Amino acid sequence: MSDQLSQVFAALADPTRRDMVARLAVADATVGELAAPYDVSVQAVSKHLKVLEEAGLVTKRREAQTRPVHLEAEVFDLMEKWIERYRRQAEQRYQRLDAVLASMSVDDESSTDTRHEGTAS
Amino acid sequence: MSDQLSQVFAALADPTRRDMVARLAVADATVGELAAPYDVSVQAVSKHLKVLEEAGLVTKRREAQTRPVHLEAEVFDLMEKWIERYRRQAEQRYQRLDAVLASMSVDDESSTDTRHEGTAS
DNA sequence: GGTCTTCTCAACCGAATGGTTGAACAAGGA
DNA sequence: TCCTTGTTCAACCATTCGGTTGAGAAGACC
Repeated sequence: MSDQLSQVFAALADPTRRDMVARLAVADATVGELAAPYDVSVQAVSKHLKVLEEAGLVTKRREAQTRPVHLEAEVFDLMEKWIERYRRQAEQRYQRLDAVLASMSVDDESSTDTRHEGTAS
Repeated sequence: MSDQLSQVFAALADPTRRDMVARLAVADATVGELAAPYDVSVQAVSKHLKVLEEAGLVTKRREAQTRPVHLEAEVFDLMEKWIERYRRQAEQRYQRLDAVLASMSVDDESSTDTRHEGTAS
């Protein structure tokens, strides 16, 4: 997989990990604190954190025996940029389509070579 | 998994699927057209499309023997809402922290009970 | 030095994922 | 009707994933 965007999306595809991110948005928390609400082992939570960490979504620092986890919100930008780019493209398509429909009575049928936009849902 | 947000994130965690979404943002395309650029079987692409479809990211209509695929960009909102919510929370945390730091000379050390914000990376 | 706490590593397990091939189905063209 | 094209379904395979348990590593506390 390797590329960061894939890792970030994959990391957030798990509800437990999303919940951890949600809680980390409020405040940093240690691995133990993060694990508390879930009824899985601390090791499982540690694995989840590793996934989040490798995706660049969180960092850990060390503080005595504990490892407080910190949310790195900048990574969100990566996703938002990707999403916005294609959302915008899709929206422009609609606007173009609207313009075309407005400027002609729908009667022409094919041979425009761009095809399948005409009946798009 | 079942919840849509998880399905959407999981669907976009795959580079091939993201690429298909990118292409569908430009124009609808049939399964065969979508499969062409990749050196995997058409069946594999069909599976990818099923994942995107179950996540609500695309729909297929039927047109003769072909199944033109259409991007449903509204689903992006779901992700963006989630991302924005927690990004905003995280940002507010920084602002709060900045305010606190501004209003006092950093000398106090603990006992504030909110902990681990002080040394956060 | 022992011991308790916090966390990670390693090995294992079952289920899901991404790929394959082969067969079927559906619709247009000979 | 038969054939070809476009797509999906079914079975299989290797890898990854999310979970487990057990054993260690690293600090604090006695």
